[in-house]
Amino acid sequence: MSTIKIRFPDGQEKEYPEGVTAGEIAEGLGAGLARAALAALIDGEMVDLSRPLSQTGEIRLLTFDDPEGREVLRHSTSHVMAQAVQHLFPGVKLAIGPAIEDGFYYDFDVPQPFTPEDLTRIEEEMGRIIAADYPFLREEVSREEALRLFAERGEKYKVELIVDLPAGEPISLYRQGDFLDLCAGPHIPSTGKVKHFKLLSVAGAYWRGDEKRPMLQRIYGTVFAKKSDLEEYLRRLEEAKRRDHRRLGRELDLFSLQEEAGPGLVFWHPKGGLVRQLIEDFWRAEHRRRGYEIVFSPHIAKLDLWKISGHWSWYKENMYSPINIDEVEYLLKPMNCPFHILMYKSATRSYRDLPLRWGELGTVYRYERSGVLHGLLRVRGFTQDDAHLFVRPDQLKDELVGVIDLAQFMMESFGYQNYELMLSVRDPENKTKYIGSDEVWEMAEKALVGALQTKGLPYVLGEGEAKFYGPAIDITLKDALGRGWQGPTIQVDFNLPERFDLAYIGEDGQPHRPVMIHRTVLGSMERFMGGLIEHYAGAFPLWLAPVQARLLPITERHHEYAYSVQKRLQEAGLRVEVDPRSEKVGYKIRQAEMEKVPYMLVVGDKERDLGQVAVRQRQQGDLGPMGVEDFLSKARAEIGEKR
RNA sequence: GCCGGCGUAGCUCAGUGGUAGAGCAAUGCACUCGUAAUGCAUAGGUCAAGGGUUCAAGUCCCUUCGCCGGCUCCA
Repeated sequence: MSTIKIRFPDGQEKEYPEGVTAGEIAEGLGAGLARAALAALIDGEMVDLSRPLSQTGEIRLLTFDDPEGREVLRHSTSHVMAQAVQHLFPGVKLAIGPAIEDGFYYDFDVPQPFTPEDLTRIEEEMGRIIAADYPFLREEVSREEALRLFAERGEKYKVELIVDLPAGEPISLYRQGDFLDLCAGPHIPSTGKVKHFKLLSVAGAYWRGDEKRPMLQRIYGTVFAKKSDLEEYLRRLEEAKRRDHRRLGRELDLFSLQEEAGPGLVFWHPKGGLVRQLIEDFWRAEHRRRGYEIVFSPHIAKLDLWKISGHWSWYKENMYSPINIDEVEYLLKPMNCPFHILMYKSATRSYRDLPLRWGELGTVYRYERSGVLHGLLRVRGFTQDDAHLFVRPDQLKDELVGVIDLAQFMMESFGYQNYELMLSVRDPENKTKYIGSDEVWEMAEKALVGALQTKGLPYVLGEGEAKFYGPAIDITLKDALGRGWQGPTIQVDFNLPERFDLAYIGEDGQPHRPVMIHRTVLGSMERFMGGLIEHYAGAFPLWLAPVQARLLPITERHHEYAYSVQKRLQEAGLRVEVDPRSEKVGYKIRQAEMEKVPYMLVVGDKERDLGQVAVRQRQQGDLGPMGVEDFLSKARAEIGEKR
């Protein structure tokens, strides 16, 4: 029998008889690894551990610690779930069951939707399947064979999937026990490898995400290699629930949505309004510092304007019905760009005038389907921190660098240290669905790439992610729990300058077409605040806290002193309250802690006599007594650093 | 919009066809208190809205509205 050489990630090479499986190799390396191994990467291809190796190559054994290994376990668990569902609901039709971030799902066509009690039963049945430790068996079949197998089982979704598989693609099936599924694999060796799983929720989902097709029942679940990891994950879900901005918004009295007014319309209460103002003030100051000019534009405009801009044809389903004013139809604005363009056109622009950077906190209204509304994150009226830059082609790259720099500065000011960038470009397969010549797209993409390189920022390429009018950079923020939030977006636009026939007079005395950059760094005040509330769990840093300090007099005889300290701190610019109620200090502290007031200043006889305050920091506890002026400098330093 | 769940006091929630409840919050009174809840009392409800079944509906049925979890889309 001939031998083959297998190289390991550490560079070591070992000889094995031809036909050895990845699983056998793992066993040879140690029982621990053999137990942890879920699949293998052979020369970059993911395969089952049972796959025999026929030639020399490179191997990497995948465990739950590898992203690929996690994917395999999640995917296999979805098969186990599907098997359980098949046992409990005979006649169920299978759709698809992929691994997703943090878990997996499987879509089923069942006459009756699943109930939460069903999930428990399914989990129990999964437990039996796992205990039976069925091996996952792979087989490859012809297209005809696959079609026959699934057609006779009535699996119409699988049949549709097989029909759509590209010709020449091998068709593989996986079996475990009495369960058979169409699947590319790979899978874990046997169902017994599924250890710590939980089914989380059930929801409707359209077959292939298409609302014209049947509504299926989707069950979401998650699985981990270690019990502690599953528990940690479930804890994180609880923590996310605790931080939910809708809950904190009510508890901290920041904002509300009112049924009487209509869904998706936000009411900013005084405290939330204050935080928003602080953010906006900071935003305006920073923009002015960077050469932006702040503008204002109306909320409605003639329908004709939206026809010229193209919104009436390609954005109509998100716009509200026209309002008739003196026999002329007007539309509520869903975007600010046409207005800034009209302002641009109000004068002849010289190449010397460019770049123009016009920013606006512009409130727009968009129709969103009722089922998608969500707290502050998805609403029908919102204020974008919008800006449009009108630039010469030769200025494009530098301006993009400037925008990225501003975006970075703003994100970091709000405590977002981690973010991911995506360069959204055309779909190379289908260039016809985009406006503008190849030349101009290439110029814009080059400018975007150049800007990213100048900033030294890593990014992923999103092919086909561009809007039809130009490429873009989209930034995803990572919050304190590691969750992603839509952050700044920077779009290059060739379309609108064209449609509105924008021009500037060049050095040559001839008109030239400017390029537009649309950009937002916060997104919208609503969505940004929603994210920020969750990021900080409602405990805003001192510079953003609606109430920065609360004075807690111990008895009525300390009220006079408390008010005098309040006056001093207010004069210094701090937002300070006094809690004069005849309650015990413990009660007042509890209340201030729950309201997430950053500093509690306890004042009694000692403090009054020494001109001090006893400082308690939110979530930290008692910091001891301090002179009033000392506290003030401490607070000022903290505000200055935005921490 | 679609599928499913939910809607009882400001909030969190009990209430299994027979007189609408609790805790917290609010208000009043007493207490004058030293780092996460002082005690007592009072008030607070067209049980989301509308219709139906029934001797009787918070409870069963229908419709509408809203919210929640998803699908799709996006700031």
